[in-house]
Amino acid sequence: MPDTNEAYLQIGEVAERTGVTQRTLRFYEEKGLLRPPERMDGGFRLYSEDDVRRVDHIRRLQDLLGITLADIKEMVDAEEMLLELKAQYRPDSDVDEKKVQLRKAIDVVSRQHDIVAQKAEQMSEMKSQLEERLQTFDRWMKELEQLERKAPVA
Amino acid sequence: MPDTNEAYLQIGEVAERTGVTQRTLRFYEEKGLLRPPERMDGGFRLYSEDDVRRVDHIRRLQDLLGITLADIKEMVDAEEMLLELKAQYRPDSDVDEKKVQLRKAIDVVSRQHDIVAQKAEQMSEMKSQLEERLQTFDRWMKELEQLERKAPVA
DNA sequence: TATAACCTTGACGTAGGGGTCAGGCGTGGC
DNA sequence: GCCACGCCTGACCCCTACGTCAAGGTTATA
Repeated sequence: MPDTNEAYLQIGEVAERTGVTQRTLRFYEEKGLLRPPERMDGGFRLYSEDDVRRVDHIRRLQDLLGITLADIKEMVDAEEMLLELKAQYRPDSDVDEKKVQLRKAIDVVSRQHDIVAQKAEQMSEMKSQLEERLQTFDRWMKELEQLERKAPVA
Repeated sequence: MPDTNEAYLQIGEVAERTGVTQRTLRFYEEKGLLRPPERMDGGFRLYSEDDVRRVDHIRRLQDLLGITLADIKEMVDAEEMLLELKAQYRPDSDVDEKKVQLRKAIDVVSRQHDIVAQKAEQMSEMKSQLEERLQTFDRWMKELEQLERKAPVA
């Protein structure tokens, strides 16, 4: 059993809180999207609050970007790397090594940013188009109502 | 053979221009996303420029919104309806009927708009987060370079 | 200590979105 | 009229992202 006082969660609770099924949680683990959680002596999985956040994050990416889990894995892996980097940041040995890692991190996040930026732009473009269209419809509707007032139903 | 002088395209050309495979074009037709095109006497499909635009549109929706083809079908069907409405607009018979259709169209487009607007917002939020992160990295990188200047490599 | 509620792995099933033949016609240039 | 090339349908295959049992072990409560 983990020694911490942090509240550990069983798979059912995580499923409920994140809105995914237990199957999905095991599936994400299998695919490497979630690091294998601690286990109780009997083998039950024990998740942390971090894991919950992670699942939420994965779902948001899936929903928003509509990309594959493989791509999402790349992203979350990169973010994992960043956390490690951050953790090792103070003991300032091996500056060159850290620069290399930081470069990698910047590259990854830059790519993410570009993808998101591009989609965001296209998305607002589409939004504008839809708004224009709605205005057109409103105009039409008003015209139809004018017509009706001038020539009421027989 | 269609009587028009509009340039008709065979499936291979459409595939090339839209960047999808012939199989995909037939698949979209099968699923009702593309109305069945004209045929030559021998059975070859003849697409119009409109069809090309339609395919591009479908792809954009797929890419951007990450929704199913069934959902996309709803959207493009709605848009088709609008075009018809537009075409019949002048011969102003049956105003009530048209109002009903227009209402439906407005509903559909409103829903589309809401979805897109929500995603657009979440997307720019994510974009900002990534930009913040990149700035943090830049700061870190600069700090590392400072460190190096103060204590050059042994 | 028994029982309900929860969890385990394993295996098979499925919907969506196509890819990839195979076997057979259509079409256009010489 | 022949040849190369393009297109036709049908059938089966594949990957992704899970869903759905089945058979059995674990945990908490009475």
